[in-house]
Amino acid sequence: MTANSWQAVRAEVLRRIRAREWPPGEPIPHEADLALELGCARATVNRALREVAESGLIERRRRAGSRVALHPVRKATLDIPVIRVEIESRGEAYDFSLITREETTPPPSIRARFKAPDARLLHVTGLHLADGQPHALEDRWIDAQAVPDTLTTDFTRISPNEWLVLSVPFEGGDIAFSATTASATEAQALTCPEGAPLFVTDRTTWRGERTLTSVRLLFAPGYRLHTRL
Amino acid sequence: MTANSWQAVRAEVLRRIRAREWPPGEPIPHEADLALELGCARATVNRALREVAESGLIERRRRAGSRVALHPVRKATLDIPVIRVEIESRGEAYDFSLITREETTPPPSIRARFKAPDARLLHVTGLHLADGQPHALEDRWIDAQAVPDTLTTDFTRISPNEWLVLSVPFEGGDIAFSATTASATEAQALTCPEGAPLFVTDRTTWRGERTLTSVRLLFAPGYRLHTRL
DNA sequence: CTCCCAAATATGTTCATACTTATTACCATA
DNA sequence: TATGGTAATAAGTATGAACATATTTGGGAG
Repeated sequence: MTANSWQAVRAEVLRRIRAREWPPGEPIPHEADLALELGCARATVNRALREVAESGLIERRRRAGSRVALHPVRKATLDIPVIRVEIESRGEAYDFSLITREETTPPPSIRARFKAPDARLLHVTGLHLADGQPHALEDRWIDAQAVPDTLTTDFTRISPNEWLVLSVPFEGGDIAFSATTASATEAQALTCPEGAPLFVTDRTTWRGERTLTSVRLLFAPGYRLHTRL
Repeated sequence: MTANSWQAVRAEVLRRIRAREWPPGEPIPHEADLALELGCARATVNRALREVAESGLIERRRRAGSRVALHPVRKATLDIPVIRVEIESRGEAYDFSLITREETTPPPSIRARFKAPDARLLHVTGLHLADGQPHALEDRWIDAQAVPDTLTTDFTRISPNEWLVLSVPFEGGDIAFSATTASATEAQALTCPEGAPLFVTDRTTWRGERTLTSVRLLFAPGYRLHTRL
């Protein structure tokens, strides 16, 4: 970060944007000009501007040049760790308790997430505990044909959450966050009042054309997902 | 993306990780060796590995080399647009309705977020509408000393959300997502039943040592925050 | 045997240069 | 006046070489 590091260039660019020396919507100087002005190589300016663009503050297009974003869409990065790691990193004891495990016909809403109509689905539910307290209720469906060893794995020893992350390479996924209220059975599992507000994450991961697994996590009341920008 | 682009190198690295040619926890070849093997410059390998590391799949340390992450902490990127833009990009008509606006003494929980004890805080609440339907209830506090023109801006013409993004440069912020249930007044504003589950985002943004604004957004039932990984 | 310092080393960064590619602007043609 | 092709341009990428920096390793001093 001494004189002409890319971080220094980025800092200077951010300063000019914040100071309105480069107002929103206006084009900024070309990479080559900036390199000349700041006394560094164009590659260094490129690296810096690329980072700024990734944060959403400037927009870049070939030939057209770079301009300060008019409506900056801020990008926040969420860390999505394995639940056991998340709990243990807070210094709490982790435990998992399997509730149900059955190979069964899924409701249409679940079925729709698995494009393969022949998929044999395993349904697993369980509770993640932190220091003995309920932390999250996991409700998961796994495509047993797409995921080897699904039917022979003992989920009382390892949570499906962790087992899948360790043993099944995936290519991508969708995540959605929402809110719901605890049903009677959910309230009992999470030891909270019926109707309590619960934070929900729904995640579906796939490899190639095949959906591997789809999971709903209900977090105990008070859970907050936190990040910075 | 032809032969030896950094994207091609990244694809090959991802393939080897997924195929378990490079198992979790194991070190991977050095940049120089990979460059030689794949027939490209070390800088190209560096670029590719840096991207893979940013996604959380490998861990890199100087002198120690790179290794496949044992517990990959997946990184998901959230887009946080101005609410008006979010709604209009879905093709819906946006409107904002100011509910209250007063300079008043904040409760201690809010006060704690503004480090400056002398801060004069403006409290603004309003409703964001999509196609006439309630979308989100905004409850915001603004430090009038840190943010110029706070007291003279007409928030019936522009929402504080958008005004702040456009006119106040900030350096960073905290965001937390959680769930709550609608109180009586919240239910009335959002035209939903009392006790309905609401998705909440709490955001505090700052510049230097000064907290600029702190906002709580209550989204109408059914709202989902969506991303991919 | 333990502790600390120095050498070795892998990643991190900068640079000049050259080439690639998307996009715009301009001009000629219909 | 439209339209389509083409040249100009700015970002994107690749490369080899050099230097910077964080860690580890190993050896020497105590």
